[in-house]
Amino acid sequence: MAKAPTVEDVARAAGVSRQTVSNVLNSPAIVRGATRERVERAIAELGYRPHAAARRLRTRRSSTIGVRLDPYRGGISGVVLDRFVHALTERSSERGMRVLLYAARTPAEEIERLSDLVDGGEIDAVVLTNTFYADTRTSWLQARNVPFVSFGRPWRAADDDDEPPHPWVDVDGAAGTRAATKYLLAHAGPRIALLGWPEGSGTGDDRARGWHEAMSAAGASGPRWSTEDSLALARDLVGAELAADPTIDAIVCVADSLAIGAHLAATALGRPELPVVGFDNTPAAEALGISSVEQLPEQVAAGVLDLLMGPTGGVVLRRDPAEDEAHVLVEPRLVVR
Amino acid sequence: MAKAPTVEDVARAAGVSRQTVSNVLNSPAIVRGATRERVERAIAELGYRPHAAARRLRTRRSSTIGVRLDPYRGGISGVVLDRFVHALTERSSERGMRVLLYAARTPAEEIERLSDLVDGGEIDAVVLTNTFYADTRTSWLQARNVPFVSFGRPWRAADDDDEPPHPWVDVDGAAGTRAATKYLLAHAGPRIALLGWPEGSGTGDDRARGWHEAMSAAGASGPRWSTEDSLALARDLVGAELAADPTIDAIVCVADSLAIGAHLAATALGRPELPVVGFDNTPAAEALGISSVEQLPEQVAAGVLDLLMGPTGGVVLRRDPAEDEAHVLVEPRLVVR
DNA sequence: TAGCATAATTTGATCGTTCAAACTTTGCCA
DNA sequence: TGGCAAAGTTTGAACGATCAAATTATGCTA
Repeated sequence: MAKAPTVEDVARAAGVSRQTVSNVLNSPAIVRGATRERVERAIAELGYRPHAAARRLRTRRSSTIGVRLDPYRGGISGVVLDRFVHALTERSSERGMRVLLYAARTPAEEIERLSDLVDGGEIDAVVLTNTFYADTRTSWLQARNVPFVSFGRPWRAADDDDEPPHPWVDVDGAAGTRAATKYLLAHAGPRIALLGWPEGSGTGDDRARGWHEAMSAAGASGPRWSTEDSLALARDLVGAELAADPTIDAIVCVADSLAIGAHLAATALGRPELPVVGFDNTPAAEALGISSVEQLPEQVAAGVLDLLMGPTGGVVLRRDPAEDEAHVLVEPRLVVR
Repeated sequence: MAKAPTVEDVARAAGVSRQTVSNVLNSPAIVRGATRERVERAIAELGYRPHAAARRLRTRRSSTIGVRLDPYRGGISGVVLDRFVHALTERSSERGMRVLLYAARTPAEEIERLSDLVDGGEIDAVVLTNTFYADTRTSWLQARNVPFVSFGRPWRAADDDDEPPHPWVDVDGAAGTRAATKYLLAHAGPRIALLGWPEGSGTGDDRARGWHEAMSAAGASGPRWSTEDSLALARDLVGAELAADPTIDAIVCVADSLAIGAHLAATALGRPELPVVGFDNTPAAEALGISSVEQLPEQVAAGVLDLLMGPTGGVVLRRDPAEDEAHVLVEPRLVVR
């Protein structure tokens, strides 16, 4: 296998200097048309590709985004994150970026990993998933001035000054359940129940709010049930409630796991056609023919890159971290089945 | 933010030369104990971390493994791959390796991506998933002498000389269904059906074989049904077959999607307790309380790294590609619910 | 066509590490 | 204690790209 050609080889072949070859690659606009074509021909003939490590060393940029792969927890909704990572990878490569994975079991271990990756110049930016209240990772990243965006809002009290803001992208959960509720009001009937998680989770409360708003706006009302995120618990709960109150016309759920439980309960009670809407549009819901709110991970990925790199650039931007409340809120889409 | 320290800084602080610092990091055995400790102290005090790009440039190794993220196809079984990628990331970092993702929609596009990554020195090795018959990617990688391992056997005719062998890791599907069948023979009864895919898929036939072997060995018999990989089709098929032949004691399925369909059909016929075993142990099966054969992606990941790097090394090995039939066959585990 | 501003191109230095070879110290034996 | 091999350490060069500054070519105006 012959040695890979370098800029030097291309330059010689095209009768120009190293730097001109570099310019053709990085700022073609400043090279004269005729010269550029000659260089491009030489590049193609030699099959030249820039050596990433050399470029990184000189520019001090790795053009790489670090993403933590969360430990597999089981459960149905992991798919959303996987689709997000996939979309991020695709869109990153369009922008000349790469996605590097890392694994960590605890926040402390994650910070250790990030130290290695950041100090070693392996990544220019980080995408955090599953952020939580008083997250040590966000403050660490801000202190180190590492560009990052989180997938998920910082759910914090309005009067909380301890947690400085940071850029984030999230899906508008309330909009999703609002759309689901409106659809059911129009097609199923006025008695629509909400099946949610116990109050206190930012995401769950947000999704519940969408149902509540849509119901109020329509002058309708329905019960609000809650349970932990478990198909079996949801099945039992909905079974009991439906048996006690057969007037329910439809159920909006804050997660597909709950929706599947609700659907099975309804089926067991002889009402397999009872409309149920879930959240996340997981393969399981799809396979069972249950409607669901789709998170559109592709748009989340696009939003993340916009925040990190601006609407068009190919380089990670370094902004003033102190006052960055930039964010993107993606409108989810109702998938009716 | 102060400039990151370099080997030079560490060397000065410890009163030794650059190279000695480098040796402490890369071959500590050849450095005298006292010197080593002094250098290690300096490293810790300065918080030094080697700059990955400089190292890569000099050593011409990226210590990075490329993994393609397959396009999201929907369907229930994607989880296995995701768990595999996660396990690979964890184990790689234990060996000083990183995992870089790339996306591609077609084999041709994938080869284009790989060209960039390999020629650019971004990856030292590749893990292929979803290999298929006459896969252009494997021959391309072999021609370029790029180390790689596939997750999944090359299912080829025994007399096929066109396809040179390559290292692979796979799960022993037959062993999985064999275990499931034996378990059901012992706990449910002798009439065990197999629900498989149409003949011709390597994976599906392999799994069906396990059932067949276990049944023959026990002198038992049962029908073999096939359908495409669809929950709804499986439900309809099993519903009809069970109604026609109520003597069935249990069903072994080659995928969780089919198992869920079978379970729902049984439930609808008033036999919710009919034992059904799936394959892949997906969250959906878990949530529904369906037994399943677990692929153990962690062991697959370990096998992949062993093949790429040997049982202990920290460097990707470059073997003779012409005669490499090395492989690892992982024994899956039956999860009873 | 001379003069000059601007565009286009080239040259030398540099990023941080490891390799290869030269050099110095250590420890052992006669 | 001198000699010498082995162990330990240092030095100069190189990996392949881009930056910054210097140089040369081009085109326009008077």
